[in-house]
Amino acid sequence: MTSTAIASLHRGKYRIHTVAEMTGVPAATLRAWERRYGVPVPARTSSAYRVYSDADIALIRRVVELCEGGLAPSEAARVALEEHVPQAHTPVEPGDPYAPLRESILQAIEAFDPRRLERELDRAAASGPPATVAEDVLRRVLLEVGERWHTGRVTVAQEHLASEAIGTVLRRMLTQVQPEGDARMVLLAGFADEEHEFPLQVLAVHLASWGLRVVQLGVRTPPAALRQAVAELQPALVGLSCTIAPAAHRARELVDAYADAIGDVPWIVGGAATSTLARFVSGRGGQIVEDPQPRALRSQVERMCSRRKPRR
Amino acid sequence: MTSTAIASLHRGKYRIHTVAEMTGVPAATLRAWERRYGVPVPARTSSAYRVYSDADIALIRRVVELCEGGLAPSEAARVALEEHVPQAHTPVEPGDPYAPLRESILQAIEAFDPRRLERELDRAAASGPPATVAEDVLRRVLLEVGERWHTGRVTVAQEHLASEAIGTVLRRMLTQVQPEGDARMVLLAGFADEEHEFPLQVLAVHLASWGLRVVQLGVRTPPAALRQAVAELQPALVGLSCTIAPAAHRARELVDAYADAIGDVPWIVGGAATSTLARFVSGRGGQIVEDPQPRALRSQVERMCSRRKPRR
DNA sequence: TATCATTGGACCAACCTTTGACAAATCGCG
DNA sequence: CGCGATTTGTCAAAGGTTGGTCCAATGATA
Repeated sequence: MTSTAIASLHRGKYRIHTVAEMTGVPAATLRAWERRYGVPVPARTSSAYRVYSDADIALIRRVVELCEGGLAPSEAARVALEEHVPQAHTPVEPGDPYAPLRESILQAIEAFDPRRLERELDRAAASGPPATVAEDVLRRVLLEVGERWHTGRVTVAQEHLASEAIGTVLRRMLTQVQPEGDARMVLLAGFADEEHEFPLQVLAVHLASWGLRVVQLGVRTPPAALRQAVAELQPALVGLSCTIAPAAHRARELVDAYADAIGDVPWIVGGAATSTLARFVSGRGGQIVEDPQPRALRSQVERMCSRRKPRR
Repeated sequence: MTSTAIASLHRGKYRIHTVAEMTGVPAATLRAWERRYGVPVPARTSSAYRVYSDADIALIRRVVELCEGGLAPSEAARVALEEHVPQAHTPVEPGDPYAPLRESILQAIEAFDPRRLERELDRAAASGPPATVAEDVLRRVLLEVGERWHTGRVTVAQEHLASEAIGTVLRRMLTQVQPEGDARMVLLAGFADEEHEFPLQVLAVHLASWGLRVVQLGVRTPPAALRQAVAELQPALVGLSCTIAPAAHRARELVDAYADAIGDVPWIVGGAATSTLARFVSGRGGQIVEDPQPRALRSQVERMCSRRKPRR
């Protein structure tokens, strides 16, 4: 009657028996739905009484409707949740807006919950500019996973799971920011002994978001392969990544080989092992990228790219 | 009136009894049709309940219609399948509709043209059902690239380029076909020494397109990690891939370790090295998947998934 | 005090699963 | 026409899953 219409105008606060009456769903069933499917999860008073809002009631009504449409209660709950939840979430305080996002991703990893992990990663990917997300969320999550792995808090299985999921998201993000048309091209490759693909992928997202067309050769690219790629593609820049430092003599050898392969295209080297390589790299005209600050890196890259024109 | 509007809003997820009511076909008959003609093959929940989609129901209705038109059920099923499946049907010859697609991808690789390669791969990804594309285009392109690499016709650089691009497309396709809801789960992992990720990815697309939720642990998953993952996730099936055959004693060791890790969950092993492993695998209750015919594989997988309860 | 809430577990009917079987209907063919 | 062979709808048994409901002990509200 009219009382319900009026009640729906203000923010409703109904107790369970009232809700049962309004929706036709017995109170015991409401509790069971909450326990089993989380639909809905009403607020509580200080003494733990349930307090249903109008949104909660709408959700219940939707579930009832779906059930009448032939869905099993569990499915109906899932569908109704999916319909109602995707309301925009609030971006938070200025300090570190991505901290909660990282935290929930890490929680999903520790809980070994692939479904939740993918959901959180999707949420993260849509939560800001791809380069920022790659840098401030994914990269830092990966660092944290690495640390926790060292201390035994994260297992090999969890690390594999996280790697697969984050690798997929990173690749998707790269294709999303990859510029159209004939942008300047940057060629990315991992050192010959390199196993870690993530530094390369994160770098790729940055470069692409700065308007460079990224061509990935991936990890373990030998110098000869890089030489051919440089010759064929005439990139404006070459990016190398080296995470595990080779022994000194091998390092010099490798850097020389890569420098020869690259010729006179500007090149940068990043990754954890750069300090070992620094001398050799700058000796051959390469630039070390140690600063993980994207801003500094960007101007550096801009300068380098415009220094030379790809001929032909 | 609202009920039809609702039904068209969500993608239907009906249990068998509801479907029987909606179509007038008894549940037992629906199961028989599925068993005998594969029409339809609904998705499954993690507890192996059938979950029919609206498309499934349309298929059933079509079969009923044809039966009423005088066709024998087996014939009706065949016709209805043919009508429904190849929706974006290419009017091409029976031979190999994907040959030109493969050819243009291979040309892009040989021309070392990343842009064109990505364009061709996008075109391929949209040219048919993901599982078919993964199988008949991407897998075969990768095989061909491997062969051409052996004969020197494709260089390491080209191979790297192709791997990166195809890997990205495969991952994207997987996320596109990954089922929602609580489907039965399959855990995929590469052998400890495994380097090749593509067999796993192609298998993943197949399994996902059959309604299984794929969780990728990726290549080089050690037995201990797999053990933890199995314990945590309780998958309905575990898939392993081994492309490079280890030495016999190591092979036996490895297979034993994996079998122990998997426990009593059904498991399959695929990849080029299966012949070496076959004895050990079947000795430990695993199944070898040698036949790259997805049809045979599918029924095999279906049987294995439902053979044992996913409990504890 | 009488009424309503809370939790967690437990119950049980209804539903689902597979396997195997079986009889009626239909078909091919001598 | 009649006789095997195949097709096809239906069912039963044995066992797992789902989901509405109830209970007991306890606390809050009026």
